[in-house]
Amino acid sequence: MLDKTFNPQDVEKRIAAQWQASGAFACGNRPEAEAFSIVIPPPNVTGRLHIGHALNNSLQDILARFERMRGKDVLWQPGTDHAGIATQLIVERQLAERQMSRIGLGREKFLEEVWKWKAESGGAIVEQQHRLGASADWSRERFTMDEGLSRAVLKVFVELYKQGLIYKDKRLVNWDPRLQTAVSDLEVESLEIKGTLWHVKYPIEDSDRFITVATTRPETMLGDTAVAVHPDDERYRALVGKTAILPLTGRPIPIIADEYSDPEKGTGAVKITPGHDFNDFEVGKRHKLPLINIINKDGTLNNDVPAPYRGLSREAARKKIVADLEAAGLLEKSEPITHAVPHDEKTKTVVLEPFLTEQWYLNVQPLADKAIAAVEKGETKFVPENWANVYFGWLKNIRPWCISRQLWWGHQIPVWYGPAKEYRSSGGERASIFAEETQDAARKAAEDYYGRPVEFFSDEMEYKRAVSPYYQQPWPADWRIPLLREADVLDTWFSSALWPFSTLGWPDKAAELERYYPTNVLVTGFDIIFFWVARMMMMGIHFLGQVPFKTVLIHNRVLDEQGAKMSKTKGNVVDPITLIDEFGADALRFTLAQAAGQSRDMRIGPTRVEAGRNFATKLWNTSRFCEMNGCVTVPGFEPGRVRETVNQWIVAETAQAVADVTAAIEALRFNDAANAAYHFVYDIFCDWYVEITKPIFQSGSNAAQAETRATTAWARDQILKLLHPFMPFITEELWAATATTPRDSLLVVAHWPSIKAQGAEAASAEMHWVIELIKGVRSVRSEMNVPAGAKIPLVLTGADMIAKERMARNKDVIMTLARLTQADPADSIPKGSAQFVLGEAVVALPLGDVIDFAKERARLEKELKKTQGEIDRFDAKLLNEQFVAKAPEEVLAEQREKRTEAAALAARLGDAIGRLQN
RNA sequence: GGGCGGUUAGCUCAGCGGGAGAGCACUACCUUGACAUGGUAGGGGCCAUAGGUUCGAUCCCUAUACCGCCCACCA
Repeated sequence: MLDKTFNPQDVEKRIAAQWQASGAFACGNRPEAEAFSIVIPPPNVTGRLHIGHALNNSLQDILARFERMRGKDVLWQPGTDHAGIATQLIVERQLAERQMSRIGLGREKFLEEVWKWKAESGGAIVEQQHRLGASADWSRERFTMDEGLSRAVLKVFVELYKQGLIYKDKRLVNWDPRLQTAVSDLEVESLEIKGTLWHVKYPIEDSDRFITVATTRPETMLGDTAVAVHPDDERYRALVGKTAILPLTGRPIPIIADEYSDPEKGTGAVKITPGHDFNDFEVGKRHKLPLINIINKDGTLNNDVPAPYRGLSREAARKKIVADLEAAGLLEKSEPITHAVPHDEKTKTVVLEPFLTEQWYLNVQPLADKAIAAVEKGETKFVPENWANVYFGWLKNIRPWCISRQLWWGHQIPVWYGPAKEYRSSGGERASIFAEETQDAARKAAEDYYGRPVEFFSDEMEYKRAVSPYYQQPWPADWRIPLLREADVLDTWFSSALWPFSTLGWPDKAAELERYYPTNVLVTGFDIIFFWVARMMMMGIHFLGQVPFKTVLIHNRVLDEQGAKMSKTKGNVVDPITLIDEFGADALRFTLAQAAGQSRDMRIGPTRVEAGRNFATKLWNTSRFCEMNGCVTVPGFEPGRVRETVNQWIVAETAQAVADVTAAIEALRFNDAANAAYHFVYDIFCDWYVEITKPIFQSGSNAAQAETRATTAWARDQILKLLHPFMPFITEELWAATATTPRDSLLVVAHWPSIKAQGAEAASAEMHWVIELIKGVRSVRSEMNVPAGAKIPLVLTGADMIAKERMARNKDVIMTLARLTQADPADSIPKGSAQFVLGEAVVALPLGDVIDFAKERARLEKELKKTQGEIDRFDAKLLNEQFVAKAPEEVLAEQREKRTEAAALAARLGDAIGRLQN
């Protein structure tokens, strides 16, 4: 006997263990079946599951379970990402708490610490995915820094390098002065900041005049190498070609004409700081201006600025410079301004600095072209389609991708540097580059190149010591050429971009690659279309010659119940595990699926999940009802052969529900699928079928009871199957608990239903009639304030044979559900009856003294008025010549039919009101 | 500045050319032998505004307003 309520906590763990033990999630055990594959967007290995993950994983799991039940060989590939910056940051913070530092430890020891942290916390998010019920093939779990995946990364890097697509370049990058690493354009977030616009007067050489520039960053003026004005700007025309004296430094800088200068902005004259501004960098290139770098890697001012400012932070320098300018009388004015300032996208606190460094770049242009073409040709489809525009928009304006990071945690770039082969050449100590997948390969390449043995160095200082004595000199005969390993690591997204094939065994010729690539669906959020989706497309096409996935499903973004973006700082993060603890994983999953509509966002919070929990309870209890009435699955039951009308009807309804849910999941419309299942279970099975079968179980014939028991059990089984992708735990539990003999298999590998129901039209019509009758009686009872416990008589008048037969056949049901003392046909309507119209017939409820005539008249008149309004509307249409002439035939016929029905209803209502007066 | 979404019941959202829907909330009644994490019956909407297309517009088009997001933008 089932417990009175479902206790998720007790059940979930046990069921999860059963699934694991059964091996049901493993791919490859259906070699003859069609393959279906999904790769999970790998979460940060040391992170925690948030509600967005829960949605993302739930949708993937629905697909995986659905296709598995449909007999496919499903691979849902799980794994985690090393998340370079985020993880390194956490470990550095932990070290700081122990009064230690990354630099103090050194690279090797520090990485040991990170691996330790990964081991400690790395299981958590996977454990949370298990809590959710994710049916991924956990035996194939991967990590972006696994041996195999790392090999893929190295191979991709080396190939792209040898193809000339990866190169080193010295240009401005977005620099994070706290982490002291470059970040890519995508990792920059512009935030509106209240600042000040200072107008600074630059004296003009050999004159007593000034040119005034406006700036929000006065500290960068120490790196100015020009002042630019627009060539057409009359105000400044005379000054072009003259020289300004940069205040505080006394350095002369030219006044140049460049169209970059916008006469509308600021004063129309703009200071040019090529070393610290992207636009100025371009201006500097055009005018061959010198470039002065004035800051250190940590953001403090360097020794190329006047002594008083050296070592100051950017903020302190700004203050001091403003004060000094003011003291010198060179500050014309200052005004408050709100302007966009680049911040690092992760913490949103650190102001990024355009900074001149040498970095590794990937020229993605040729890859992007192919990625664009693939979507244009439909090889990959976005769902909803409009997200393709976002994808195109970015790829069509793509810029080289800065792939190097000055971090330690990540894939160290497989490049070794050596000294110039011609020692007299002035190439410095890192003149030769060997990009190879392994150190051995690098050794070989270098030894071939130099014709000498080499020696590896990982520390730059040691390397320099080894190499520096031999600049500009012949190398000693026994000298081993020092090779220095590139210290930088790759952007985390570089390895993520390979995920769809690196997890399948590439670069080896793996059978999995053959079978599961391209994957079927990528399920992800729109926030990583650029970061991840586009890059996977590029890498997949480039290295495999095929797109990595056929469909990209972009799902909603999850907001809190107030519609606010969730963030740790706001403290409005909804923890999915808390929701699972409170309401159960099934409740959360079902709620997420129901909310996964076509809009861009969804709002999720406890109240919605509570509704999901209530649905689980309903499912549990209706199963309990089945159990209490001895409804046990009958082997070989044939739904097409049931004889009882109500059973024929529920078979047809079940078939409809199966068709609806199936079509919706296929179309990736999860909300439609969940709602179709919900509607069938709640509004059809529980509300009507179960209620209608109660009288049968009490007083039906043996044959009817037996058939109804079998049909009920069958329908319940179909429900469990239909709901299993959404609510796997409770359905699996019920699947076992409702069986008296062991099931053939776990529900997770049961066959998805496919039902052919034909010839049930008559049964369906009859049941709809019965339901309408019962609803009609209930409605009248309620409006007439008939006590819920009181039983009343019913007579059916004006009914045709069909209606009379319907009532006779379903008398028990009608009397029970409508709480009647009798339900019989009659020739006339008894006095003192409340009435309502049902099809051709009038249903009368002789309430005698109970009836409130005024109330009954009001009720009928309201109904009549409503009907009359409808008739008027139909008439307006049908009398409109244009409508009659132009509307399609079927619409016309439909409107006429509806008008006739309404008129008939009105006539009967009129009669009923007339009789009331007697 | 460029682009993309949204505006439908108190709230959250479906619907997207032929009579306005769901869940939650609300009201009334009901401890009826599956279920109060429940049942029954209800109330509640000029489908943002203004034009247009159409026999017919919540739905298509064009503007407007408001809300939100993305990209570009540090004078």
